[in-house]
Amino acid sequence: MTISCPDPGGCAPNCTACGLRQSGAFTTLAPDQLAFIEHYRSGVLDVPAGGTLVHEQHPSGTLYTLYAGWAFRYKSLSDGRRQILNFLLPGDLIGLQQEFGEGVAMHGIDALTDIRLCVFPRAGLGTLFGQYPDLGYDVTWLAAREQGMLDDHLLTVGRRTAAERVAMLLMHLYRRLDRLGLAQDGSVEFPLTQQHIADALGLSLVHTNKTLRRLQRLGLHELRGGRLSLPNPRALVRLADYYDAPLRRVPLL
Amino acid sequence: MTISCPDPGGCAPNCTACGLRQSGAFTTLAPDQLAFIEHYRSGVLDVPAGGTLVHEQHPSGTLYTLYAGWAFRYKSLSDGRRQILNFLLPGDLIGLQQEFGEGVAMHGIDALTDIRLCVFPRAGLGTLFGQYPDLGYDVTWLAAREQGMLDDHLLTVGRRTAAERVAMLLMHLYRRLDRLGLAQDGSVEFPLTQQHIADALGLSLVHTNKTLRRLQRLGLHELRGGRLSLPNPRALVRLADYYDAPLRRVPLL
DNA sequence: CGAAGCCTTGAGATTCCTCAACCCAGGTGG
DNA sequence: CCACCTGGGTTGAGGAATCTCAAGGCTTCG
Repeated sequence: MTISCPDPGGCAPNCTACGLRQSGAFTTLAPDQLAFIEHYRSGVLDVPAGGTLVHEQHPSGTLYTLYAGWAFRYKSLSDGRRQILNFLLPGDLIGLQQEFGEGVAMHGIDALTDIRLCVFPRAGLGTLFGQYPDLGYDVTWLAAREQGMLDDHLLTVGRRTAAERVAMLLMHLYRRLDRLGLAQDGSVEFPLTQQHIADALGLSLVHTNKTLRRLQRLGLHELRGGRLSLPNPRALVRLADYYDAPLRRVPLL
Repeated sequence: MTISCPDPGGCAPNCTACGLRQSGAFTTLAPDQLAFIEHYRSGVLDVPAGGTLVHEQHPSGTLYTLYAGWAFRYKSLSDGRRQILNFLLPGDLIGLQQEFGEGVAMHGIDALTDIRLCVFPRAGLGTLFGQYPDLGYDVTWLAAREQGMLDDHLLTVGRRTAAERVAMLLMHLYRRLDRLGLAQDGSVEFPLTQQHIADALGLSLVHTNKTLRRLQRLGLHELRGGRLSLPNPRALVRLADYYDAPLRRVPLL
């Protein structure tokens, strides 16, 4: 992990010029709010693919906004069984997921690709709530939104069959990526291994593989060269009994 | 559902005298904060056991604090499969669980026992964040805490065996109730039917029954007359690989 | 007394898991 | 250049966990 900014284009000196913020997926902020956020941000952090951002059971007193790349949040049992809780994509706020202020993280966060994050010290959060209540509200809104995604995921893992779970996950990720403008020619980058998919869906690796192949043979998805495309999204939606509110602009810290 | 206050003792005229708040499970607030909350509260709502507080897919523009009784949050698939997302106990803040402000609830909430709630119109939330940033922070903290519980639950449903899931749920609920001072002589009220347990744990009713009986025969729990006792909590904790931070005082709106 | 809701149990079917191979591509060191 | 290793992905076979179907019991309530 390094705190640096090798790529000036990807790590603008001010949040006004933030590449993410201009993507159209996020709400716009008043200039003074932007200025505050820029001042609040204490730095930029890079974590290489496969690296760990937050260790399970270790102290973590920091908030991050994921600027680029994929990560995932997980919990494990002591015998090694692992459950992926959710996937983190650009724009996601990281660090609201537990009784914060405690210091002990109840989950781990690993980078799936090389990632870059904006770092916000937890100590400044009080100031944020005090001076910029609208931003405080946004933070709460983001927490509630993430909870909504967890709700969906819980329904998936608890009540959907293996095929439905896979369909759900593929649709869900595709939609989020598309919303961020990360879809090109009907396909998106897809850095997950089948083990990740299995751990996210509460399935074994082998069964995940077989389910994936089956859906592929049915023409419901194509997964090649680290890219995913969904030739028949309608069928996937039907299979998964997928329902989701239309995606909307979202606050960005 | 009625908006009334038949029981003056249970529904104090001011929040200072709130029975819940005095239980020792909650953080204390400054007098002006209390006064604001009391003013913000628009009324009291009773829902009988089995009633629905929030309909899946219906608009809901209200926040509640559960004052007394049990409720649960759930989502369903169109063929009727249901997943219980979490159980709501006195002190829990209700209504942060989705992209709020949207109006459409993505989950349902049913009362498990007769319940009483304090009602807070969503419109006042901006004022709360603006004038009492500490309360805004508390709201966010509560959202994060609930998310932590969802994380645990997801691990349970995704990666634990049936017996481990049951052990986990019983321990979890017992601890929360005990923290609220609702345990008497080593037992707590337990209004769940086996169908609720099954729907919470992602199991079938039949398998839930068999698992429950097995654990009972092993002396891990007793469930009679609507009360639950755990004669051997250690064994339950070991079985479930249960780990949880010690329960602490929690904000109360 | 009948009906409804919940709990219980058995039997057989199904899904999903574990174990065990094997393949393929990419990287590394001799 | 090649032998080897590693990290994925793929497949088959057998076993375990869980599900569905079916039936019956108990209690409560009208």
